[in-house]
Amino acid sequence: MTTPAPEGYDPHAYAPFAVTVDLAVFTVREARLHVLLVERGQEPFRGRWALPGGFLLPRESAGDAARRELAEETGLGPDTVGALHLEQLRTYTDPDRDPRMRVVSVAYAALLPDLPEPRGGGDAASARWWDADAAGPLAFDHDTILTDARDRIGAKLEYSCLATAFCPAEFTLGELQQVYETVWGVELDRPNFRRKVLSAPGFVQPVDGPPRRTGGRGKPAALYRAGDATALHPPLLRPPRTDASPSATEGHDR
Amino acid sequence: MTTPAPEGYDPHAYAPFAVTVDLAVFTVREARLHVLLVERGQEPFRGRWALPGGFLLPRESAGDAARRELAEETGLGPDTVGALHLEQLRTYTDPDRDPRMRVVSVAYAALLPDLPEPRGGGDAASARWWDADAAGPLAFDHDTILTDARDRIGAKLEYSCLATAFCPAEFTLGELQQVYETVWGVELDRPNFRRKVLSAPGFVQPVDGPPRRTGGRGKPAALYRAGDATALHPPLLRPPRTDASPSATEGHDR
DNA sequence: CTTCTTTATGGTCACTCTGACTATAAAGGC
DNA sequence: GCCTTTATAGTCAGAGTGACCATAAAGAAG
Repeated sequence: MTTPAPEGYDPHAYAPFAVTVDLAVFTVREARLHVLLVERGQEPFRGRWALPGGFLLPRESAGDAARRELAEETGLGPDTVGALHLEQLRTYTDPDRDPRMRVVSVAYAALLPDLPEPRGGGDAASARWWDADAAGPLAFDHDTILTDARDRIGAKLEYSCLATAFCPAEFTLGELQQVYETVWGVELDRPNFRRKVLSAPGFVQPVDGPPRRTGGRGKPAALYRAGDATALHPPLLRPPRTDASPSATEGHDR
Repeated sequence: MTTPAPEGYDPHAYAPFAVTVDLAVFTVREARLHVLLVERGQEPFRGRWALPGGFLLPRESAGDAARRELAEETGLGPDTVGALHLEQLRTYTDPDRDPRMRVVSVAYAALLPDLPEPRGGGDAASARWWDADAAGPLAFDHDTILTDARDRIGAKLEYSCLATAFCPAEFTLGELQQVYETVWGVELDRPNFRRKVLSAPGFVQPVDGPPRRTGGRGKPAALYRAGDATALHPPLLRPPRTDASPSATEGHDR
């Protein structure tokens, strides 16, 4: 803002940048973290998989662009997309990250419950859920973005109520625990997890009515829905690494 | 990345964006949080104060641009600027945030020890430290950026070793505590603070040699320097709000 | 129908961490 | 010398946590 722009502020003089959004859309399916990817139909990286995303429209904020792209890729209605949690991760600005031209990309993360296969119109023709561990190598610097997104999501589960975004409207504590175990890649003690979740004010609220059977086996579990809290007090801390546990990367980023 | 760009990838067709960096540079001076601001010498917002920043050069990453601008505004040497911690906050993309043209801005936060008044060359002619509570209203959306930056810094002090970035190379635990108290706007119990800092591995390491007097009064304090850890285990949690405590805004953002 | 397995739920107990507090040491001001 | 100020050491009760054990309620197997 300090560098003087030229008289008349010709955008083309100081604006040789394209701006895109890239989306890391996650879900938990069959106890595995999955991410939504699209297959590129053109160069560069033709045939490689990439995070969904696209260019900002001239009078559109990055958040709006992210919601628009998400609706296009998933086929979800505007109401659904408008309500869900979109988190801006960070912005990637390496001059060589796109071989065509100078592109800076604002990355977002989104969390969805397990949905049927995405079959929206438009760009979503080649969209697919991938096991997050089996994804890659991706186009552009999307491997980096994906790793950063996983780190951030894992960290956010500790001190926010974000985990419920992976669950349907009504869920059992077992399903919620599965989210934590899948994202963190650890096993948690069930009674302790239960105690902490129920003692955190506003995290979940019980649903009255008869319990539901999850898969048929075992005692039916009580149903809960997401509470109105957004932060988690006290936080649900990840167990410290035991060295031999599998993980994507190191590095705290909350 | 999905939206097809036109043949030849003409940047001017899909790239009507200017990209800037804005810096929230903080220091703790006389028990108050201070932020580095520059006075605008031209429209829009002529005469208003703003966060330092500027346009990205054609082959420059946002991080490099932030370091370049920081060096220009503070007059610090490239070695100093290259070593210090620059944290990307988030990117601001509201279409109307700059009345001249479409500008997206990548915001960074930087933490400095208390330095003499900035008197660098170039743009820094009008740079000044401001009490962060007394700053504003600022140009553009910089009030928002400043608030977001303060929130993020406050949150990061909890689980990272970032606080030492506010201190000179050698510091006393009292000075470190002052950083926490100033950023959080609370008073902390001295023995408890001491116990936690010393029990966190790698946070600080003692300096051998004679103790230093801080201001002359009281018993001389032992000197420490920053340890090699980057994350703080266990975290140093902020005391819960007592309602009547002063604060900029709500909202967790770690 | 009985038994086994599976999942949900309730509870105990020792250990750690925390906040609040008291006490002592070492400097300067008067 | 005495007071004030700051640093440092230690105590103690309560909260939170991890590692358990126990019981309830379902389906599966015999």
